[in-house]
Parts: sequence; C-alpha cells; structure tokens
Amino acid sequence: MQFELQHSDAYSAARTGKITTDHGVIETPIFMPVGTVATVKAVHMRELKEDIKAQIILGNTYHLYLRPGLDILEKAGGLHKFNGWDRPILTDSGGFQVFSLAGTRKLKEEGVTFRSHIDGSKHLFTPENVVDTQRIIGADIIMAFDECTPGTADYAYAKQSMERTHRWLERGLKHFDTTEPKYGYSQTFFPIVQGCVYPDLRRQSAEFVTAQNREGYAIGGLAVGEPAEKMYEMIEVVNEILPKDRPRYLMGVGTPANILEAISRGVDMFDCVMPTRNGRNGMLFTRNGIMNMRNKKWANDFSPIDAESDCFVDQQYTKAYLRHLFTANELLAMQIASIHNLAFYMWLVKEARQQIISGTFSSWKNQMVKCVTTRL
RNA sequence: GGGUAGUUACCAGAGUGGCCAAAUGGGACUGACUGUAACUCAGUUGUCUUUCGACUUCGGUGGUUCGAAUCCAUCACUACCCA
Repeated sequence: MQFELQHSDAYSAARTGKITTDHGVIETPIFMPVGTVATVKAVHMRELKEDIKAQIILGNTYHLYLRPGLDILEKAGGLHKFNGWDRPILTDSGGFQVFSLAGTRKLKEEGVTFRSHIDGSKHLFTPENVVDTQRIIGADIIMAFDECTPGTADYAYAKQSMERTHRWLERGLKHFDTTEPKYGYSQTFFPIVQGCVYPDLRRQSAEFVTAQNREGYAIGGLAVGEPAEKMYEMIEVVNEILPKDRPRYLMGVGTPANILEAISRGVDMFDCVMPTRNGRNGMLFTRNGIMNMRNKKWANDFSPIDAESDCFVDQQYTKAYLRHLFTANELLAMQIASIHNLAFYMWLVKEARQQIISGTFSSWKNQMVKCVTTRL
C-alpha cells in the first residue's frame, strides 16, 4: 500500500491524498461503507460500485470468523472472491465487539474470551490469531486488535486499557511481520490510537503508534459516548503527532458534520454504520438536512427524494413513495434509503476533496455543517 | 316469527361493584441510532394542563347503590342457530 499526500488546505489541517492498493486506488478523504457480515446491508455490489461509487468497504473479523467461518472463507479464496467485491477491503479486528458485546466477554492479558452472540459458544481472540483471521479473510487493510475504551471511562481505566492495547499492538505487529498474505496480493496493518478523552494519554498513544512506523494509522475509541467537542479536541491532539505522509483513519465516525469537522482536522478515512443503519430505520441524510421518512409530513410530497443528487434512487422515487414504503414496512424502503445515504456520504467526502483542491474548503465546510444538521 | 350470544378508546380485544381513563396486540404519531447481536429500540396515543391535577367516557335511556364499564329494566343494533 502507498499513500501520496496531494493537497494541503491553507486554512485548516484538511488534505487530499491517494492510497494505492493491489485492489485499486482510493482517493482521500474517503468514506468506507460498512459491510460487517460480507455484505453492505440491503445493497448490491453493482449499486455499491455504480450508484454509490464506493472505493473501499469494510468487513468484520468477529462476525466473519463466527459466520461463515474461516474454513468457508479460505475455500472461497478470501472475502473478495466470496462476496464479489474486487476493490479494496478493510477489516475491523473485533476490537469494537470487545467493547459493544461487553457482558459476554472476559478481558485478559493474553486476549479476550467471549461467547458467540449466535450460539453461545466460547472463543478466544488474541492479537496474533486476529492477524491470522484477517490474513484468511484477505483484507487489504488489517486492523490491530485493540480495546475500544468507552468514552465514559475514568483516567485510571483508560490508561491501563491503552497500555494493554499498546502491548497487544506490539504482539500483533510481530505476528504480522512474520506471516505472509495467503492470496498473492499485499496486506497492510494499521495500528490504533486509544487514550479515551485524556489529551496526555492520546499524545502518548499517538507517539507509541507512530514509533511503529506503519503505512497508516487509525484513531479509535471516539464517538463512543463523549461529547463531540471532546472528540474534535482528541483528533487535533493526535493529528499533531501522527506523520503527515501517512493516511489517518478515524474509526466508526460518524455524522456528516462529524466527518467534515474531522476532515478539517486532518483525517483521511472514515467508516460508520450510520448511513445504512439509520437509513434502514427511516433517516435520510441530505445536503439540505436530515429527513425522517416515517414522518407524516412527507405523505403528500411528490418531489424527488433528493432533487440535487444524481444518484438514480433520488431521481427515480418520490418522498411520498418512500414514506409509503417505510410505513408499509417494505424491504425496498431500506434499499432505497441505504443507497441514498451511502451515495450522499460519498458525495460529501468527494465534494470535500474538491473544495480542498480548489482552496475553498473551510468556508464551504462551515456552511455545509449548518446545512447537514438541519432537521427537515 | 322463536332462541342464543354479544355491543368497551382508531381497530381487535381484556376487564363482570371501589386498586379503571380502562390490560394486551395492531395501527397511528414522535424520537433514538456513530470501528452493526439493530427491517432495531424508546415514548405518546379520551379532553384540558408544562406538572400536580381537573373533566367527560365503556350502544341509548331509566333505575339500584355511598360508589356502576361491571347489577336490574327497557329500547336499539350485530352475529349465529331454528323456522
């Protein structure tokens, strides 16, 4: 994997770049649709490519390991062959599940033992075997196994959690560097910065991670219960330290406004379930604001879903029709909403890129943040 | 014509003397959702009020009772059965 830094904004830390992988090029800033269980929910690959114009998608180690399982993925020849997505894939390591499935898991120095949410069976994830699993999945970008510390954690917990994540990082890297990809194309490994909402921990973590000298870095443990302003502050602190010539990936973020604010602070890569999950639940993000399609006010609105979008669902269907599909609980509602939201997120980061290139990013961003947070 | 069962909020439906503005579903309305255990979850759903609370309801009318959705009488309507 290579990263080429292309433009740097004069008035903010925003920048554009180009990531080259064996499965193709990614232009940053980029949003990566989440495809946890080998599918971006409710969206076909063809729509992902042609309508949404996704450049890279995510998979999840925890979910894929449990189902379909490593034997199937290996027989398939990796996730790209299995789901038919021939562009880059990034896999989360399961670190977020360690956090979100707390209750069914036990943290130890060696790793995490947990019970499957599917059948209750017991499993162990370690920094090493999570690398092996991501080798088998065949992700272009492999994530370190970390603990996604809750935003409400106290300093003492955040510190010891961060330190364990660092020890896990060293083990994971050592294992990564002594193993080979399975399918003939290269894989890269991104460490993850933790440190909760504490600036000194964040600095310490960013320094630790930078010292590992990898091809890209992730910022984890944000948008997990802390105020947005705290998140922005942490991004600033961390990006002061992370090297400018490597991509920075802010994990799990976020709302359109979060993404714009993070781009202005120097983040290059994003992923979030929000466009798909909230879409399935009736929420549409547009450049003019947020619409809850279940609301009665759309019942008689026969205008296109998003007149300013060139995505086909936005021109093809009306608000009244989409509201009808949601109230009737029809599957097509979720498909349309997911495609629309993902296309909007892709438009947002692409437009941000154009604005950075043309030197107008900051003023555009300030205006756009107001627009995208409006309730329609 | 005779018999039986029934009539409760938007719908279905529980409640058979005070703890009932009335269970539970559905529907409707509103909100939440950030590295996906999520086509999920939460709230509201008689009227007025920000709250406390006040007021009017359980087919109609009249009665019994300190007190009625609940008991009695009667009328209306519905369903099924027999002719």
